[in-house]
Amino acid sequence: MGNRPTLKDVAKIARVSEMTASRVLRGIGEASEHTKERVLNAAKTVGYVPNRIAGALSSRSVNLVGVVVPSISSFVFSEVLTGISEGLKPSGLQPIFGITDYDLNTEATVIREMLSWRPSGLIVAGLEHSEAGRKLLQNAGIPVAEIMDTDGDPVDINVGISHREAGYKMAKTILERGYRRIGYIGTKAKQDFRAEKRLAGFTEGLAEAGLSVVASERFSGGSSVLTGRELTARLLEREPDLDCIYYSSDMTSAGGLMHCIAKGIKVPEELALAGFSGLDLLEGLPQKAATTNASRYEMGKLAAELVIAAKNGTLEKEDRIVRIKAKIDIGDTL
Amino acid sequence: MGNRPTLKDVAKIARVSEMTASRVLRGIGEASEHTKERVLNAAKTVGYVPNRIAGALSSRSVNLVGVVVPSISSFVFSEVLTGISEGLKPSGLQPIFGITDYDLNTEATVIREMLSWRPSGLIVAGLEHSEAGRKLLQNAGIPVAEIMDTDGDPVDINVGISHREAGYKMAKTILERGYRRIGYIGTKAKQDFRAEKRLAGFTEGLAEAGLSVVASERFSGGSSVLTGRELTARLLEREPDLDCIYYSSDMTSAGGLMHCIAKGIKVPEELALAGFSGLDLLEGLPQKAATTNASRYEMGKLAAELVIAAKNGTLEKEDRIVRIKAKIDIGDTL
DNA sequence: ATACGTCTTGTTATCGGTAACAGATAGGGT
DNA sequence: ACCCTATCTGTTACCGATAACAAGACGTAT
Repeated sequence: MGNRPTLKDVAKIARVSEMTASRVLRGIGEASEHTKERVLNAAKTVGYVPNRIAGALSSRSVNLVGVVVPSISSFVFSEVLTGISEGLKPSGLQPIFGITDYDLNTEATVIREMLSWRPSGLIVAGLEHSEAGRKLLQNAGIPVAEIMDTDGDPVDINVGISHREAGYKMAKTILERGYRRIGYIGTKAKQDFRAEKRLAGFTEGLAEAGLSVVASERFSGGSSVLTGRELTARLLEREPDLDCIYYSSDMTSAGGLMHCIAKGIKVPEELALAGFSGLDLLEGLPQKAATTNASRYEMGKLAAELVIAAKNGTLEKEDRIVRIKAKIDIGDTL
Repeated sequence: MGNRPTLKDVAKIARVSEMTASRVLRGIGEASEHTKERVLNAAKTVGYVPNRIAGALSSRSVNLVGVVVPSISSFVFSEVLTGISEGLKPSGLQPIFGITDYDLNTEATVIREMLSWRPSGLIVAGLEHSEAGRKLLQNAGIPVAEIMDTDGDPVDINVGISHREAGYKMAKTILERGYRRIGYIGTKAKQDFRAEKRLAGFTEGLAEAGLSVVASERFSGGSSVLTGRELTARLLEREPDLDCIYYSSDMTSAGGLMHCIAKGIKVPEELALAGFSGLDLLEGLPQKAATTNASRYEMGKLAAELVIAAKNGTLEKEDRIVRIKAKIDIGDTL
């Protein structure tokens, strides 16, 4: 840890007690102009950087909020994180991020890791946890918010959309517009619970009309435009007469659109496309792909605000669960 | 901070000293099977989560590495962060992220904030800092790595590419292929030093052939596909006979390509396009846009490894500066 | 029996701050 | 002159862990 100057050094130079120096540097309590100046000068000359570790231990409070998400190399989460940062700003709390790689055991480890820093709150993506993870959240003793998803049983605060409903609604929308031979492209992994829930809702929606997904392609790894493009090609090869494809993400639906453009397939006349998220990316494409907007930024911001409120004891039980409505954006591809 | 169980509680239940409990839980030193079991059981029953704050203060070591970047809602940085995470993994160090929003004063604040946690190392994007920021880095007393860019005077470790050279080389490549009426689309802000350096190198390359940028469009805010598309439209309206456009990022060059597709402009016959970064996104487009690959993942990973080596005292002075070669990828648009 | 090393466990003194309370100093009212 | 209040500053005791050193227990070589 090196041997950086401590409060003691500053106090000695300023010829005041450590307590006085501490007070001046934190700007609390009274102090004469004279001492203030001496302390600030002393701090400046030695290049004092306070030791938060000692401060936190002593005051038993840490200005951090742990944020646990499956990945950061995805637009989806980076927007949520931006929302969280924004929501925390007024409170002076700092977010610190942990990545689970979509693995529940890793998640439990990361949660433990975060809790070991005694943060003021915790924000976790998703409602599914390992048993150990859930127990940690329940006993955390701080406000815990589960975000993104509302289909399940939250530990404490919950902000998100119903992915099941999002899938269901998209199915209805697609059916309304007359499509009948419908394909699906999504992640292979069960790890992505929210994508699975959308698919379940989607399937249910189709089933009510006596239909089902005609054919599907699954991929492993992250969703990318390229993956979407390749799997669209593969799916159409197998089932050339599909009239609509539902994708688990906007990245892949964008890839589908790219495939259609490259192959001269007319969208939506020959093939309709729909994705999920409401990524900005879609705005720039030659056609705006249909999607369900998940309000990720707002979700993150709200979760942060609720955590702060809970920490201050001003959050009622009934305000702890917020189910945001997912809005379908038809775009030009349905 | 609640009143979570402490080591004392665990020790009391296990009927051993705190020291013994501490040793067992950290898995260091010897302990009889009997005590081990008792301590672990005790820890489990009370749901003990160690207090890193106290541990860090006492041992004067923290398993954190601060990472300071301008933004996370950009693919560029999320890949760097992924590389850093990967590079740190074997050492057991955890990255913690701070965002500067491309503002040098914010950067100084964030650096201070990080240092106040006494991390084992610091990784900062860019070589430009405020005076206060630079001073903090110099006196940090821990390994400091500046990444992304090598055009400047690093404080300690430096891993990156020369953006000036990247721009210069792209200019040469474009000229070689016969383009002469060249436009530029990039961020307005001087805040993005690396983009400015690329433009400077690019301009220099053109100047050597007696040419200059015919027309340019600048945008403020983040680069997005939509921005690229709109500004390409605007630029071509003003200067319809451009034969090539250089973009400050791949997101905007992708937008340019989208514009061309929408308008039926043949790429590269009627208009050539080139961007910067080497984003995966490009892979999925109908044509692969030309770019300079900045090896962001590798850069992050290497920086993390060098920080670890420096921390262990096994990094020689001459190995502290690594200039990665930026490779041009011609793609299908030049 | 004595001494010695090994294994295991305990004691003490911090780490660098902050909360809570205590004391000092100065100005104001009577 | 005296007391009181308001300002300012200092003292003490932690926060929850760990490093460093100390020491007991036990087996064994001498």
